[in-house]
Amino acid sequence: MKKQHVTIHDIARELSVSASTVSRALQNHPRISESTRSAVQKMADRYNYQPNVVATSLRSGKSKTVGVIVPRINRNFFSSVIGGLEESLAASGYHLMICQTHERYDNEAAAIRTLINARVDAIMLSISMETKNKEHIQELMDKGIRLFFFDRALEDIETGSVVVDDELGAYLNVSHLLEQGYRKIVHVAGADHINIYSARKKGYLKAMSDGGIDVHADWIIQRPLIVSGGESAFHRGMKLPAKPDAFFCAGDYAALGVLQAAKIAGLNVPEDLGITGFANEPFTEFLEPTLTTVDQKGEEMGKMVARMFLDCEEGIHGADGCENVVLQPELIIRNSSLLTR
Amino acid sequence: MKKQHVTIHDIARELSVSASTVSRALQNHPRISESTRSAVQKMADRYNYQPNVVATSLRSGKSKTVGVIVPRINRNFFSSVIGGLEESLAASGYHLMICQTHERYDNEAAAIRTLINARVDAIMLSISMETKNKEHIQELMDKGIRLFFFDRALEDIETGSVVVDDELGAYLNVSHLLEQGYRKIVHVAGADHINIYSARKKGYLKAMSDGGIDVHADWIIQRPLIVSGGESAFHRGMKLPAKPDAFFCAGDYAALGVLQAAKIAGLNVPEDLGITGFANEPFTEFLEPTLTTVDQKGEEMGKMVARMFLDCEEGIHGADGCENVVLQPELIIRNSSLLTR
DNA sequence: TTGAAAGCGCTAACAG
DNA sequence: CTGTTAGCGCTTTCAA
Repeated sequence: MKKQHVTIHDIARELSVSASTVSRALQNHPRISESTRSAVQKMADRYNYQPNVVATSLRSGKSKTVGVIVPRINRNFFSSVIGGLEESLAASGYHLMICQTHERYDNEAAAIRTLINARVDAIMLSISMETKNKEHIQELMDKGIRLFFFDRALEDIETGSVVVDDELGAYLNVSHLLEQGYRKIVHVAGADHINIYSARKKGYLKAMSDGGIDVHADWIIQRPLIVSGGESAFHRGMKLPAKPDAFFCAGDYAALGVLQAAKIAGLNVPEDLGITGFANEPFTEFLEPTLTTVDQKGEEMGKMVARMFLDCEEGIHGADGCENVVLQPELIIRNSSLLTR
Repeated sequence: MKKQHVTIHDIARELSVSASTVSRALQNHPRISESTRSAVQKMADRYNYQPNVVATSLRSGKSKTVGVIVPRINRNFFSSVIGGLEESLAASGYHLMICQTHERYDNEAAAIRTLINARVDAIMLSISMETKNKEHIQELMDKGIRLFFFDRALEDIETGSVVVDDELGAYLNVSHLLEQGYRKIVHVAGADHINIYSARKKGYLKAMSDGGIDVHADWIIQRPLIVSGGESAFHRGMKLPAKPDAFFCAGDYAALGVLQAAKIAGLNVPEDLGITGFANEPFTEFLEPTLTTVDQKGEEMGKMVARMFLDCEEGIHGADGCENVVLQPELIIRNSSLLTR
């Protein structure tokens, strides 16, 4: 009972014309008579003809599909980016093929392989924590598949990217703490080889230096940016000779860990201890106190990458797909760092 | 400088054999000599041959791709489901093509169209709020493309589905409130035509009835399940002749709205007012007090749908792709409803 | 303005 | 065991 897919040949046969005529009519080719054009159109509608994009892809070598590789889909920031990407690309008839790396290099390499095989027109990549080299990316370049980085990029690869200015975000964040009167500000840092975390550290150092504060090496505590990492960092920090009066965490979950540990230790936030995070995870606005953090503009980032790709796909002048866009992050000031009201 | 994609013909030419021999060698066809097999394999490795899946799809009529349609990617529950789906399907060599409806029927119909054109092997669908009819689905059935519902399903469509037992979840939730001594429990309900919301209401009614409590019609307050909906429901509820002592909300955001409004009104939660939600959004465990809610097993759901599809794809006995799996939800008891400790 | 034919890369039936 | 051939559905010369 299942009607098979209708092809241009079915329509051609029905109208006693050739398949090429149908093809031309359907794409409004200039050299086709209006009468046949409308006849074909009518028949196509009647049979509810849907072109087989697989065939079109094979013929044209373009799949109208874009591959997206993220550490995890189920992370607010990444799903926001994907949401933005999808919205923009769908409007131009592109599809999304999605892979997760779970922060593993092997998965990332496999995903790239997979997406090459699927003949995607471009790959949007946010590299995994484990990724340190770029061998797996070389092949993309060789095959002429466009690559765009978002959020987490590898250095010295000449390709398009959209990131937020993590250094600025951290700078604004820490400057705000200084403005509030905090002085001994500890930084809970992420892994150094990831560009975003080293940038956040840089922003922290710059703000402190601009504020005339000497940062001891042990004020920077590197931990996994999860709740337990934050807790651990809190306890480590509280053992320092000069007790910190604030924690700037490179991630919101770590900030949450610090907050919880601080409460258990009987400290009042923000009076006894200021705490700020980074990422603007949805939960941060519901904490008590609400958490000061930095918004990374996920959806905007997705839309921007999409735009970049579409621009060079459509041959917009000047678009070579190698721009490096830096979005302005937004400091969201909330109660966890607000002394002066 | 870009190396083109290597095809079996390139390898065939290099080895002076035919393309079909290469094809057979590569898929370990039984009737092929070991010597040519290994020679082909070696050459394929050397050239880093990657089969063109587009060509394979065209030939076989199967794309090894599954379409996923959700209201929004950027919603914790849905991205969890997608995460689970991706993990299971990737392991079997399937890809995911993702569309969002933003809760609009038109977008849903367009997405289905798109995915049919892309010749996906199946579609996993969680219907939009607006969707009330099933015309757009009919075509899928006609074309023999498998359809699976997850979480939000349309009634009387004979196809596979995985949902959580929303009625049970609500029943457990409300029974727990009753056990804690709450009696006048108001239900903040969602739109009635969505199966999950009507099921939650049913569970509420059943629990109340089993608890020997008469539910007044005005104890059920239908609102959009967002923060402002919860606030509005709180104020409405508090104006009832018999003041409620608890709110069971069909969604966590609505519960958050109730919680915030209750705090502003000077009520203590859970002492003066019990509050429970539904969905186990990540923020619920960080609220003060932490929110009692129901976990919907998103990732598990994704894996289950994937399994269902893979089973009938692989022709596992008894798998016809029309099972209706109902997962057990899990009541997460937290402080917003816990009087007896 | 239209048709015939070739080919995108792969596989499978058929024939040696 | 291997080669030849045809065809998946579409587009695009080339020729009429």
